[in-house]
Amino acid sequence: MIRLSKRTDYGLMAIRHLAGAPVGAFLSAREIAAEHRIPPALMAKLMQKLARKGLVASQHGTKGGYRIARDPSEITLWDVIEAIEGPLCFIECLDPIKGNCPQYPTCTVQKPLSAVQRRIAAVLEGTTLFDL
Amino acid sequence: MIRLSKRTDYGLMAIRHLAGAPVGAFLSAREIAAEHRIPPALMAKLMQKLARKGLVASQHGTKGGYRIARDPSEITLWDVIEAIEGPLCFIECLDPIKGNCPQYPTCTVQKPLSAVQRRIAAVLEGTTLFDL
DNA sequence: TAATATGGGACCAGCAAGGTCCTATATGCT
DNA sequence: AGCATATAGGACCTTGCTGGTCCCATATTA
Repeated sequence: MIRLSKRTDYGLMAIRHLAGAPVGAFLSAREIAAEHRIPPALMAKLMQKLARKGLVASQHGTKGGYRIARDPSEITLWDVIEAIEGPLCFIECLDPIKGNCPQYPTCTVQKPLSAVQRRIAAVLEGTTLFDL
Repeated sequence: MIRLSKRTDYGLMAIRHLAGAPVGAFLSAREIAAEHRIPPALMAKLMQKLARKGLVASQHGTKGGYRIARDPSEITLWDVIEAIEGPLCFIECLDPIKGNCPQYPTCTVQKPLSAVQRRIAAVLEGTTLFDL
């Protein structure tokens, strides 16, 4: 299925929320979750993923939370997807992790589909948080 | 996850195989499956879906099977995906079947993402079997 | 030192994807 | 007529991922 996971959807809402917050201010995962009716525990997990990829900066302790780490025009849709869902592989053949697909010797669609994948990736990389 | 299902992948191999077969000839699902090392029972199911959408024509009985129903340049990647996976919805919000998402009132990403969906759909509709 | 924040692992239920099996029906061949 | 072989289609099973929760460690502030 070609669909963004709910996790990614939530992540986009959150990071977009941070993009609209006062500069420098930290917002807690709980606050963001409440604002968008997202399960708080899940939101916390997603923020961690975004933080690990350097899309948002985090701060421990009371008054802590998250704030955006780059300019919204420097964060692409692709960045968020990759941070939450991992690298995109349009077909399993192109997945470097799980290799050896049984159809490989006679696979006639692999190469053209990888071209399609590049075109879709270009769309996602061309869409920044600013565009939302 | 943004990935074509294996079913769709198989379907593409099959219909591309039919596109290269002698005009008018029927190939059985079992033949196609053997050629590409695809489970025969599964291949049969996928061919049924392609047939129901009118992408391939079917013939019962001995010497029966499937053949392509249109010119390869008239069959898009999108056609095959839709035939096998059903209509594409980039995010759940845009799915007409399962409506009422709890984030709806405060959802800030729905509209821009539907634009992204359109752009991706355009890529898939712009890629025909001929291009493979 | 209590309260509150993130970091991160373990865990769970539900569902869809991948795949099999069985039966009914249509067609060609002997 | 009757058998072999093809599609049509429903029921079913298993496995892995998705969405989501819980718990504990660590960091920071009041």
